[in-house]
This record gives sequence, structure tokens and C-alpha cells, in this order.
Amino acid sequence: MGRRSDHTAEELRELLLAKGHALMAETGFAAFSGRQVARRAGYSVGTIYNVFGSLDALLAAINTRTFELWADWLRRALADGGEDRIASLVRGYFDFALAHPLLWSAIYEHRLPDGQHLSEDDLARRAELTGIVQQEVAAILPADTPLDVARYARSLIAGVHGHCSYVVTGSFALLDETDPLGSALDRVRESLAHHGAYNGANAPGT
Amino acid sequence: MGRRSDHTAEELRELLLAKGHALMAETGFAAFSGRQVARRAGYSVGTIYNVFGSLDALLAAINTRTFELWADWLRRALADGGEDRIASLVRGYFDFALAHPLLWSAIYEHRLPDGQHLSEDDLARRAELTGIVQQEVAAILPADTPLDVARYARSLIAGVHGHCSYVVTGSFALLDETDPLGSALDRVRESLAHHGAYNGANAPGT
DNA sequence: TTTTTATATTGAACAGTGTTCATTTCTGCG
DNA sequence: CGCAGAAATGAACACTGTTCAATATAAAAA
Repeated sequence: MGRRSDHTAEELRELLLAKGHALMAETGFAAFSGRQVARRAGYSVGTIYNVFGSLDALLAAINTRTFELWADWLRRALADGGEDRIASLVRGYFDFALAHPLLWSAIYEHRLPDGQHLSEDDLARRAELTGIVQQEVAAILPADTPLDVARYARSLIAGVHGHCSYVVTGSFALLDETDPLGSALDRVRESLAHHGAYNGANAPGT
Repeated sequence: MGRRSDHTAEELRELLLAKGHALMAETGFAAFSGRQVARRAGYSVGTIYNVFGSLDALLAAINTRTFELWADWLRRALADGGEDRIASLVRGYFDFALAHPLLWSAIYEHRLPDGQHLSEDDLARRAELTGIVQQEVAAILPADTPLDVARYARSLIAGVHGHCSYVVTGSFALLDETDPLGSALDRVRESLAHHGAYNGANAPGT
């Protein structure tokens, strides 16, 4: 088969991305295969390279899409959650990872080859997630805080990420760890309290 | 070639493990290959399956060895570090990951197939690392702390892990993050202070 | 309308992978 | 010395990512 007109370039990109994302959700990073994506889309291997340039670029796009879903998830958690917006965020972070463990893990399992970097577009899209958290953190810190809020928010995220990563990996499951989310939230609250944040439910657990 | 007597079963296991560990350090998880390990050891593919049963078992053993090196590294950091043993631990955690990024990453990139778990032996060996931290944390908490120290220590580790993981992944590099180690240590100190720990240099950074 | 040009799509080719297992070769025991 | 059993092999199978000459088709030109 040669040139076709079933889809515009735009549509084809979206089709491959959608099928790729679905495959990742089903099988996970280790079993992911470009050929399988092409097959599901009704095209052949080469098309992926025509459209994305490399398999890595497709993978990056798939993971960026996961970031976008994740950001939506957090926004919803904030909207539906109660007064304690920090708790909503931490819970949202965990819930998403647990709801889509394969998609979530893929983000951290995919490493670009040495020297290659994410496109500006991917970076910008992914930064939204951090932005949401940063905004909430800024909102409850004293107006005159000496903290670099962006940096501080990233640090809090990193802390929560660590807990979450242990849960999804299974490292915690074997240790009778009952409440990793609770631990993560405790650490966040301790830190926020230390920096004079005011929160609807500020008191850290014991 | 058939049966040989160049190595005992024990020696052969060690040989494959050593070559496998070296390969992982050189090429990282993505480019790791069982065939390559066998070639370097002067044996053929099948031998890996004879000795370890599966490639996953070899990978688990390789990563367990990394854990052991990491624990040694922390012990040395504690011995050579100053009074502030918590700082030594956090620094040690980061330094190891940065000194051996491919080995360190491999720990978290290797996922056992669904339903399979690490052997008791692997688990026990890996637990040493946590044990070292737990001991230090227990030492500076008030004797009458209501905390479950094991659980709490794991939580602190998770927090540091999150920061470190962002560094090694490169997520932080793109954000002009100058001092992730410092951030991690600040969060740990804030929490420890909150729980009444006494530390040679207790005051968290601002 | 026909011809030409440009481009999208293909799929065979290549070098690698994990995994299995019949076959072979050697060791140690009787 | 002969032989049972264990260890090492490597071909076979089905897959992978990546490249690229060939081809079929759409769009533009004549």
C-alpha cells in the first residue's frame, strides 16, 4: 500500500498516540512495542517513524499525555475535595498512581538516550502538574515567606513521590506498611507547619 | 561443549553475578542482555537459566548486590562523616546514586513479572540498608517517642528517595534546581525536629 | 484530461532479544 | 573400565527496534 488519505497528518498522530497510550495502560512499559501500536492503528511499523521520528518520541508523547490526565485528576480532586486542599493534592497524587499504575510507572521507566532531551512542548505540558501544586502551596504560606516557593513545592512533591513510588513498586507492600499516604501527608504537614503555613486542617498526625 | 570443571557451582554463580553487575554498571538496564553476560563469562546463554532459573532472578541478584554496596557506602559515610550523622546518611544516599546512576536506576527499573516476588534471601539482604537508617533515626529520637520508628524511618527514606530520583532521572536538572540534596535534608530535619529529635546540627535550613 | 511531481506508506532486511530443550560431552562413581 | 547422571551447549522460535528502497496514491501542472 502507498499513500492513503484515511487520516490527515494530525489525525494520524492522534490515532497512534491514542493506541499507544491504550497499549501502555494495558501492558506496561516492559511489554510495550511499537509494532503492536502500529498494528492496532492499522498501519505498519514505518509509519511511527514517519510521524514521530523515533519510538522515543512516541513514548515521550504517551507519557506527556499521562501527565495531562494526572493534572486533570488533581484539579478534580481539588474541586471535589474538602477544605484541606493539601490533603486533596496528596490523595490525588496517590490515587492517580494507584488507578493507573502502568501508565504512572511508564513515566519513570522511560529514559531518553544519552544527550537527548524532552521537547519544549512536552516540558511545558508536563509542568502544569507542578504548577497546580505550586499554586496551592503558595496560597497557604505566609505572604512574606522567605522560601523560594517553586523550589519548595518541588521538594514537597519529591517527598510525596518517593512514598508513592515505593507503594507502586511494591517495596512497601512487603513491609506491612498500612498507610503510606498518611505518612506522606504527615511529612508534608510537618514541613508546612514549620514554615508557618495556615491550613484548614493543619495539625500533623502524631 | 558439555560438562566442564572450570568452576564449581558456587564459583559459576559468582562469576555470572559479577559479570552481570559489571555489565549493568556499564550499560544500564535498558541495554542489559543476558546473552552479553554469558558471553563475558565465557559461557553460553543456557547456563544463566541453569544457574539462576530465570533472567529475572539474575537481575534481582544483581540489584541485591547493588543494595549491599550501597549499605557499605552508607556505613563508610557514617564512619567518615562528622557529628551530624543524619546529614551523613542523606549525603551518602545521594552520593551513591550519583556515583553509580545506572546501577542505582536498575534497582527501580527492574520489575518482577506479575505475581512473582523477591526471594527471602534477596529481601533480607536489601533490608540492611533500611536497618542502618532506622538505627540512626531511633538513636536521635526521644526514648519515649510515640512513633513507630521503623515506619517513620521508611517514610524519611521515601522522602529522600523522591528527591534523589528526580536528580538521577534528570527531572530536576531542567529546573535550575541547584541543591536537591539540601532540600531533602531540610525536609528530613524539619520532620525530625517536629518529633523532638536531638541532633548535633538540628536546625533546619530556612 | 493526461502527465508529472511529490509524498505517504509499506514491509523486507538486519542485528539483536528472551526462552526452551534435545543433544552432546564430560565427571565421578561403582 | 564402563556407565549413569549432571552440566553446558546452541539451534530454534517468536519477538524486538530501526532503516530504507520500492511503491501506490494524491495533488499539481500541462
